[in-house]
Amino acid sequence: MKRENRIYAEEIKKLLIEKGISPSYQRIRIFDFLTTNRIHPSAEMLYLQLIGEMPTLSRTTVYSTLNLFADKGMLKRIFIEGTLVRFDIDTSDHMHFKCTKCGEVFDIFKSAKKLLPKTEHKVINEEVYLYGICKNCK
Amino acid sequence: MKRENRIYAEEIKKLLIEKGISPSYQRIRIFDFLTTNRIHPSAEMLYLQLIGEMPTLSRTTVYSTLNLFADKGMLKRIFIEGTLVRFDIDTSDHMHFKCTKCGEVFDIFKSAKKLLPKTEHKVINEEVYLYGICKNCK
DNA sequence: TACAAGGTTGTAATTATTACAAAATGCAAA
DNA sequence: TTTGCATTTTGTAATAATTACAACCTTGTA
Ligand SMILES: [Mn+2]
Ligand SMILES: [Mn+2]
Ligand SMILES: [Zn+2]
Ligand SMILES: [Zn+2]
Repeated sequence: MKRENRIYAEEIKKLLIEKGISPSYQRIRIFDFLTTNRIHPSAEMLYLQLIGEMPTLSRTTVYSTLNLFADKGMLKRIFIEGTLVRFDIDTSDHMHFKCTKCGEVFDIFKSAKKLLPKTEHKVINEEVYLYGICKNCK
Repeated sequence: MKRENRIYAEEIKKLLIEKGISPSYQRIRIFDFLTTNRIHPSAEMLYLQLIGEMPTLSRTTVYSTLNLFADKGMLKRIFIEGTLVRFDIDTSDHMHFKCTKCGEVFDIFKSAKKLLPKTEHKVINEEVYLYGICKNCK
């Protein structure tokens, strides 16, 4: 496990460098969390998870790292909560479902692009949010 | 115009009473604005529009009225801005398009319901947001 | 006229996020 | 090695949208 992690960290390091991002410890750990835990976390959720193992981590680092990744196209911002921003490591076209009972966010891997109608406007980006009761809660 | 307005106000009054809402002057004016100007305003946008003609209006009244209307099912909250809440007097199923150039929000009157896929979850509510360049800006 | 219920107002508090400057870190030249 | 510089991290302060709250107004009724 430890060895695996170290190898994995090397891969993340390579990937960050490719994107022109210097691979600091904090950035690697944040990226690692996002790939390992596909929970579409907010900055605060991520901070609370990591602070246990990284006692000096600051919220500012989490926010700035997430924004950096998003601006480099490595993350997607999703707004399924209404106001608060959550982040998705999977930048492919897909929809999201949020259970209003347990709060969990699920991926729905169907491209909305093909389903949605043509309009007189030029559509560049599409976001589809579904709400209801998840398979576990019903 | 003046006479029309007065008649119109009476209709709004009736409608509010039907919904169990006492038809105060502020509530009538806010409802009037929402039906007359279909711009999906935020609380702040609405406040700035009305404060000119209603100098004593407070933001708190705007927020609480919009929330009251929304909770009674007379308005829909829409989150096309990411961070800030906008309100839609049209509670029917339809999608929204936001122009990233001029900022205007357009309705797209196609029911998403029929287009979107079935899932293993029970979907109760659906929101579709499209972003791009509007017909006026391109 | 007096009272009670509900509505409005202004201010303070809260929440999520960004701005900013000081401290820490990493790296490369001397 | 040390020194110096650029970058990153950190903590705190500022901002923006929204909600909480208490005092003040209105309105309808006895
Ligand atoms: Mn996703
Ligand atoms: Mn609409
Ligand atoms: Zn659930
Ligand atoms: Zn436009």
